[in-house]
Amino acid sequence: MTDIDGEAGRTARKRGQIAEAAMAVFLRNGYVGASMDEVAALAGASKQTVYKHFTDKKQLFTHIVLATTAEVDALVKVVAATLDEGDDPAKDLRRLARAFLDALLRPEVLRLRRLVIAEADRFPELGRAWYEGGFERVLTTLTTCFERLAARGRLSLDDAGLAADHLVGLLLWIPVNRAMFYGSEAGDVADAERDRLADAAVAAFLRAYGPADGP
Amino acid sequence: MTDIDGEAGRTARKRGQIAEAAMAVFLRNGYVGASMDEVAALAGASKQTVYKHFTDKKQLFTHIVLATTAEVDALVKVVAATLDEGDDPAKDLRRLARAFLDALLRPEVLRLRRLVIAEADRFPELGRAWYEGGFERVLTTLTTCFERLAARGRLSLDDAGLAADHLVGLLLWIPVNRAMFYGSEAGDVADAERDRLADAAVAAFLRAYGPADGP
DNA sequence: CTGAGGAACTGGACGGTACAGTACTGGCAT
DNA sequence: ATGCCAGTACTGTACCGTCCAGTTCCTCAG
Repeated sequence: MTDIDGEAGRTARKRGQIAEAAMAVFLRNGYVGASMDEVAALAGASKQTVYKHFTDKKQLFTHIVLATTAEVDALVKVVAATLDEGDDPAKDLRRLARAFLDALLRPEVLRLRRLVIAEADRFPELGRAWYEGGFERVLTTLTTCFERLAARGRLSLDDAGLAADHLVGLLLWIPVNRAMFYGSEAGDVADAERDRLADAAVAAFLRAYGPADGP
Repeated sequence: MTDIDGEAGRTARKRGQIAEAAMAVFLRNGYVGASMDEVAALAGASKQTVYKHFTDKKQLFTHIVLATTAEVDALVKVVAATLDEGDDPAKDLRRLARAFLDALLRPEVLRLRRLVIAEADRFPELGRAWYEGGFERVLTTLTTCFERLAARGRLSLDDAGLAADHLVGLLLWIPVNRAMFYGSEAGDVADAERDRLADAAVAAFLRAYGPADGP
């Protein structure tokens, strides 16, 4: 999961090591199952230092999770770049769908997702922040892209937001749910299977929202 | 929810009380957060009796969860009854979609779902069993119904299983995810909103898989 | 370049709490 | 009397958060 904070002086480096270790421990054991001793040990730090940087176990946890929402920016950019440039919506959508699948089925993303869902009652504001900072951000980007495509006559729709919801629903419901309920290793869907899922979802989407061939 | 085991003699009744109490406690606090003392207290039983009926905390948990898969039979029957009788697929599908939403957005179903997802790493076989005993059972029923509808010319599709996946994806991805990430009270979607979601999903589905108006 | 001053860090121990699972005692019904 | 069960005390373990004594690393004047 790369480094969570930037590179800097000693204290910032330690802080980053602690955050990285905490991410690993939380992902592996869940919030309650994670022990601060283990975090400290994995970070190569002492508990004193851990508690100097993060006041609480709760505060450490929320910091870890919220830091990851920055990563969705990459996905947002992929969406915009893929759909605004190309001239063949079917092909572009297939590429986009494949990118979505690859992004969401990464094992650490799945584990993080499971973690946030599991603690949605203990940390309600955290679940909300993750949903809005990740999920909805991608959806609104997709929505504005669809509006532009509709204006160019490449799609026929009244409600671009609804169409965006439907595309991701067609694409992700099955594989993401399988991955949620099966163990964390269930994300390793074969490459060909991902292509099949992406193509099928886009085909159905285009039948529902493709350009009107009119009467 | 209701009672988890059948009615029977005193020992079986106690067993049922313990199971019911355990369900409540696990749903409220999660697996690790649930304490056997609390289960015993809520069941009006002593820990001795609890451990007489269920060897372990783990064993109690898996028993609780697996007992709920029986409930999906009701939903399966609704699917078959709704789709096989009616003569107006659009109307039937809307009713079916609405029934799906109502079933899956019940707060206790959402909590159970969150619980199983959270513990999918600790209890891999449990997640698999729940997915196959609930999720896939409904999907296969829907698939055979779609095959019959296609044979009668009411739908046009090559792959009924794919169409079933797509219908539930269109319908459930957004509301279920919202409910997963927001607190447990997020299931209370307004009635009108549920109708809107159901109608929109069915409309899109029928554009993708409706009877061919063909040449 | 050098070396002192000070901030940050380590390692381990500790109090307090919570909980799984066991054992024991007394009561209630048959 | 006999068998089942409530109530409760107990054991052993795990862990959060704090504290202290000693060490390492960075900084900056000389």
